[in-house]
Amino acid sequence: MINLLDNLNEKQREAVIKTEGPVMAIAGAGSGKTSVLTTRIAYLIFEKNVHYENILAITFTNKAANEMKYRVHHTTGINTSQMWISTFHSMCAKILREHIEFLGYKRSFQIIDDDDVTQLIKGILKKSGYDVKIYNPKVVKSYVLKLKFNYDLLEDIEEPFKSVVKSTFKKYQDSLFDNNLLDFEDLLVLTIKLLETNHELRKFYSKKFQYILVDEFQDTNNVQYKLISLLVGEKNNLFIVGDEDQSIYAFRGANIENINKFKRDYPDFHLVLLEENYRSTNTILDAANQIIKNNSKRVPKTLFSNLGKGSKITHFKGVTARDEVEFVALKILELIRKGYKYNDFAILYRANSTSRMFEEVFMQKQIPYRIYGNTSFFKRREIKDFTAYLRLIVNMDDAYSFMRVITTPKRGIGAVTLDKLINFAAEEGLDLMDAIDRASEILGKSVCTKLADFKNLIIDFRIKLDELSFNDFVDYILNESGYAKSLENDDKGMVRYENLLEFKTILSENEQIYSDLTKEDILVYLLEDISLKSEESQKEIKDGVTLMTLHSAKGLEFRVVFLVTMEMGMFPLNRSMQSKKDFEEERRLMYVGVTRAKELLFLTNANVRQTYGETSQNQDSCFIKEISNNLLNVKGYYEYIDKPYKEVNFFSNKTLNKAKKDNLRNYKKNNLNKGDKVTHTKFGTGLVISITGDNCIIAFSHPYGIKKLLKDHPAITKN
DNA sequence: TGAGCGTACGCCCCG
DNA sequence: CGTACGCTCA
Repeated sequence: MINLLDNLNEKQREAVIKTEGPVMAIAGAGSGKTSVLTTRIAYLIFEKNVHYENILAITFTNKAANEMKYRVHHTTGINTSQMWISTFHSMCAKILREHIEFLGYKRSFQIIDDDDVTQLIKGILKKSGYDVKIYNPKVVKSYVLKLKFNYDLLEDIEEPFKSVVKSTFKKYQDSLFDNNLLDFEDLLVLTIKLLETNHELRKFYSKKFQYILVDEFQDTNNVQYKLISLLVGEKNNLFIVGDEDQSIYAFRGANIENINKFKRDYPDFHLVLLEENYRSTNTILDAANQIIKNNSKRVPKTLFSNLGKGSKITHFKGVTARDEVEFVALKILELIRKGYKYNDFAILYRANSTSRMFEEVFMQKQIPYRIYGNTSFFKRREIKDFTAYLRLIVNMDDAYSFMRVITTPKRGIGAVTLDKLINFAAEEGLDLMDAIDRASEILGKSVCTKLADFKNLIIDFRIKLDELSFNDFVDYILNESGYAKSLENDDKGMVRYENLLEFKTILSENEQIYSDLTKEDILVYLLEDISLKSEESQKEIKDGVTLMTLHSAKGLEFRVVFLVTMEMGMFPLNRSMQSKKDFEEERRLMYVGVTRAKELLFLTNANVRQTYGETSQNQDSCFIKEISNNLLNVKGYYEYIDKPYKEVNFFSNKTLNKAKKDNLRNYKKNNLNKGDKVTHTKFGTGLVISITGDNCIIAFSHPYGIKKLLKDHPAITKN
């Protein structure tokens, strides 16, 4: 066998062979952390004769888990589908699927996503008679979810929200339990509950997982930390890898303090520092270092590599957002001619919605691409409709799916009928399906028939699940439910139907993979997969430009990276600029983005862009200014801004004229002075407190308060 | 009951 | 600019 350690440097080797006891590896960006993790797993198996079933590796994203599985398989030849290499959430799902009956749930529980949670909470609020305009379901949801991790936080909420949240929390929990549903928080919380209340089980798992590895440790939250503590056995063979500079998930509860907690809880830990970077040129690393050093409260760390200086970083500023996108597209085509592959490129943005502009232009220019994120296959309406059918078939208690399915497609059963049915079911202590049998006690004859027809339809589907092949089963549901027919009147119907056929393929694939399970179990596993991997794109493109958020780019690397929409308000986001904590997280996000690039890095933005259908003008992102000029090559807007237009050859006259008009429109002078009273289209009346450069500070009345704005912004008018 | 239309509102990142 | 929701009318 080839020596596993041959390709590692001294520090990396140390991180691999120190297999016993707690180990903390601080791994800078690009320091070969994934190699260390995979080699360590291989080393445990081959050198320490540890059985692969006794290893647990936890990653943060599905993508990272897949990558690790692939690499472990590559180095060890082991069939990694049997190994516990997974995200926290899928690990929990796996444990709960086996043992959740101990907590009173049924094994066929279904996992719901964030949108479902919002809908459920909204429904509860409405039913309780709360005005959802005042008690925004999303706000209530965020409180409710926080309470799941720590109920004491209820005391921090102020009235009248406090009582609303309190009652909604209770009702929400009950409704999840009654419907046999779990949200993402439940996956963690219930696993902890299971391990804490069932000592046999805890003993079993902590004995089973003799070696635990946790990737991206800086992004774990308190609950995940607790979960790890419960699983770690007596020998404390816990290996964690992290980098505080890449902590970008505080918004969902990640707690950097966990690093200190680890130091306290495992005082005899061994520390390894991985600082040498194997990814990027020194120009890129210098820029990254210059940016991140502006953050307070960090252990100073400087990345270096021996990959040479490399090319300068390009800052391109377009006149409009369209120009920005065109530049990226043309630059990609230019580099393709020089021998780069589409796979070498990544376009990274702060918000998923940015992808649309790129999609348009890439389609037009026939640049192959793949988008990771939001508009994922499994979040499409038709797919959610169809999975609701499947969920109801395996889990008839699921009132949530029931409500979706019974009105999709419309079958003459409306809100009034359903309200009556729900109330009746609640009064009589029945579930909805049983309530249908007694519906004649409260409802007219014709609706009762419709309800009974619906119930029979679902029961029939349940029977057909065992009788038909999955392929036929899908067709059967689509036709018999009337869903296929309802698509005929939908102008996107064709696309939706094709998406559903795609789904058919996925089902058939699973039929082969899990051939030893019952059809029902296959369906349960499949639905679980869908909930946990909702971010996965539907089809793989062999060679294509990657479009993704900065968040999902963590852990990945590309030869050429474009960081786009580099403007104040876009990145860093407006909302983050209120608090230092949030702002520094944005900076870490920038650091993550920059360090994804191996050879070439482009920072792009535009002078004007459309947001919410309005033209807005933002300054360059402050993060660009944190990079010293000698590393930057500035192109676009700044080059020609003072020159006659004919000298500019990059832009078409059309875009230029439009931009010119936009510019003129934007450049109307408000002529503000300190002490002026103004009216803002959004914030109402205010008083100008001060003026500095292009900006001014205006005090608006409650709830807007003091804002820093562009003094000539069209939204402002002098009174 | 539900199709069709007009209005309001959105503010982000993930499993 | 989009979409989601609510209101009106058939």
